[in-house]
Amino acid sequence: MSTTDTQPRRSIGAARNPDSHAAILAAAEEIFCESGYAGFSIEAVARRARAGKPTIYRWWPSKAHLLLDVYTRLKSSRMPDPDTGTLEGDIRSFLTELVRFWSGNTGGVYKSLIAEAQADHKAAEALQAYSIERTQHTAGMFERAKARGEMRADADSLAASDLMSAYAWKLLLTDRLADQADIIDKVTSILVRGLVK
Amino acid sequence: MSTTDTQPRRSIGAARNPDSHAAILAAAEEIFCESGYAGFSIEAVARRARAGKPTIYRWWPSKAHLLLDVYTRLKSSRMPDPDTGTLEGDIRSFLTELVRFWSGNTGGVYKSLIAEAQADHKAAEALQAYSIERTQHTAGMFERAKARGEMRADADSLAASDLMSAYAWKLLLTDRLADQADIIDKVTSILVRGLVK
Amino acid sequence: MSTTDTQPRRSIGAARNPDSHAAILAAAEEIFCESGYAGFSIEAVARRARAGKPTIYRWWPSKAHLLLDVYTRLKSSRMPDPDTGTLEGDIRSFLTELVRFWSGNTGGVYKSLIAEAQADHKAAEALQAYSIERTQHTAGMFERAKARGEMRADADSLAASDLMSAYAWKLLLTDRLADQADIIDKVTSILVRGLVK
Amino acid sequence: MSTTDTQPRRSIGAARNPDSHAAILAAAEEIFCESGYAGFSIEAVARRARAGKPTIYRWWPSKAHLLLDVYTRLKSSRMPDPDTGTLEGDIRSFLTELVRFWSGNTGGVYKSLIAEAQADHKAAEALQAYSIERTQHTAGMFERAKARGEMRADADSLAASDLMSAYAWKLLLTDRLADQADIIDKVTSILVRGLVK
DNA sequence: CTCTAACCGAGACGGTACGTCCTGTCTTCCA
DNA sequence: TGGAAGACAGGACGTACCGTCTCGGTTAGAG
Repeated sequence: MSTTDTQPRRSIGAARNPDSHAAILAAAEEIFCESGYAGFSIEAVARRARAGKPTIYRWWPSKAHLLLDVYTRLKSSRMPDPDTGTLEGDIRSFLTELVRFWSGNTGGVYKSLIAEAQADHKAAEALQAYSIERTQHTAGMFERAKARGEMRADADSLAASDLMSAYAWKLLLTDRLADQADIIDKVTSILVRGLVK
Repeated sequence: MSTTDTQPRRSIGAARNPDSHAAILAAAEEIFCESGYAGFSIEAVARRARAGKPTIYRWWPSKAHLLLDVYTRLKSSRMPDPDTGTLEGDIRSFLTELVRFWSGNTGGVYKSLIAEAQADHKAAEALQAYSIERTQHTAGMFERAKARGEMRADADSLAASDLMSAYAWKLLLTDRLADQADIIDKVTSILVRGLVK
Repeated sequence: MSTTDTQPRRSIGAARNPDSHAAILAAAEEIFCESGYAGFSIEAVARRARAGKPTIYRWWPSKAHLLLDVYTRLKSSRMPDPDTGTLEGDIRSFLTELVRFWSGNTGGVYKSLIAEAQADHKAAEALQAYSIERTQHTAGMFERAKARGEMRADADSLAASDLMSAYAWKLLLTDRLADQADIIDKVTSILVRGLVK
Repeated sequence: MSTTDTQPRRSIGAARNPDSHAAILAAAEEIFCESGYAGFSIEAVARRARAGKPTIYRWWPSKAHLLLDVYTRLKSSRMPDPDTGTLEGDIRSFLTELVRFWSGNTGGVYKSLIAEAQADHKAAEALQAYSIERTQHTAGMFERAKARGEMRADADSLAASDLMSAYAWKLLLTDRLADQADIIDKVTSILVRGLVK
């Protein structure tokens, strides 16, 4: 469903209309890319998507849920999950790719999600659940390093994953995603030395 | 100036009224403690402080600036700046104290500041300036370790400071400030090993 | 069909389901008695009657038609049509009984019908048709008085009927149905003197 | 302040802006004349008047109050208050003039007011107060007839005024304002005979 | 005895309007 | 001139209904 379509969609009956669902997500993404978080309102999304506000509220209980959906939709270009064979390569690759991944609109959406979570309790829960899932997944990178015998067995993979992503968060939240090759190197160096045998 | 005062303050003439300034900050802090970021609006602060909205806008160009003022005001209980004599002690102490420092309302204010910065460009600048200043200050902790010969000379103090505080930010932003002694230990361990000779 | 029934009614095939019809009218009446015109919506009636909205729209093209049905249903306790033998007795009896008849929920329904007719053209037609029929019927009261030789032959029965019921309408629409015995006497007196030989 | 002005009005400070007040009333009247009660929403008035909704709600607590203001504003062409020297002339003139007065948009506004009063309690109070005041004022017409010795002393002036205006209400509410000269004559005749000595 | 047409409940849909809250600007009046 | 006060245009919020539509299922009656 193109958002440039000026003909209103009709209901398809008592079942959820996938066209509406798609149009709303597309409109949300477009508005975000054009106007950022400041211009991102349910009202504006509804207008752009030619959808009724209640239709949005029916399926996304809060702005944060809609943002989260937009974010996961943007992840079609996959999240970094490197496996270079060395811990140092994995960490550097993870940070570099995540920074690149966030450098487009994706980062803005994620930032807004974090911001939204500070005001809205529901958003906080959704973000926390997502964040935990990601941290656990990324911990696999460190588990592989342990299996290779490269990483200390007594170093906590979850803590390492958490720490590494924390640094990415801070770069994102303080608008320092651009030109960070050198500082990523330095942080990678600290992390690697902190984790290897 | 008590906020329970029912007599309106009058202008004291062609000079800034320090009573108004204090009343506004006090009201802002109170509202934040009672209702959090969600209830924190210029309107509400003005109402509580018995001040006119233009008076607030005159002295604080944005909500973020007011938040920042509230935050620095809360820092009368000083920020952590440990000097235990060992790198491990310093790092553990820094994280522990920062977590404790943020556990009250202070953390909420700082979170909101970070959130606000994602939507408001002015807030972003203010936060970034503050954050850089803090990171540089905390880097001194690592410089002392280098001076003691405990830390590698080729490890970047700013990067270390940035990484450490990034972890604290993430704990704050994902509501995990409570009961983090064990995970702080694990992260401290990684950092220390990553930095020592 | 009780509205407390928790089992949904199914279609009975290619014919109108009288159970649904009855349930909708019952629900409409209940809602009106409980919440008045303000709470009276097609949505609410459908919910209460466990009916689909299209079922209601199929049989009652507008809210006014439903209201009119509810009203005529409430008229099982018959409308006043006195025949006391004297014009004065008839008029006083008509007004008194109509006021009493309207004093329950019936009056509220009729008021709402009049109100609805001001916004909705279809409602206006339905009300006008009903009103004309009633006025003509009541005119019979005056025709009987003429036949008795009590009323002037040149006084218009329809006009008299219209004027008398107009007064009842105004009492209804200005919430003055209660305790109107004295003012009804005064009006009756004017009307009688205006009509007798 | 012309409503065709496309430049937004600015606030004139801490005092009520008479331009806004006038623009809102003008817009309300225009919308009513164009679209009738059905299209008359606070939203539409605000849009047309280039006013914020809160500005309207600040000064008119309900739609009915706004309607009442529009109505009284339309009364610049004065309400009928005949003094022809005879009771019959006064009554006929009152009804005829009121019907003519209501034949434009004014009648529509008053109808809507009556309708609104059936749903909204506040509207009901406002209408009742207005209606009582009008009835009392019109009763003066009958008092003059009594003073002339034309009308029975024991006929109640208020009841007469109430009855007469009730008939006008019914004509209004049943859309029978046009071409009512003959029926007005008949009703006038009944009323006159009912009131004279 | 099958097929079809109309009915039923349910509920999603695009919309409109509601009444409230807040934003940032502006003006008036007081000290 | 600074400050309290508060009106202003504007816009987003989340909710309630509107009237329309489709769905899946049911049954009566037409062929």
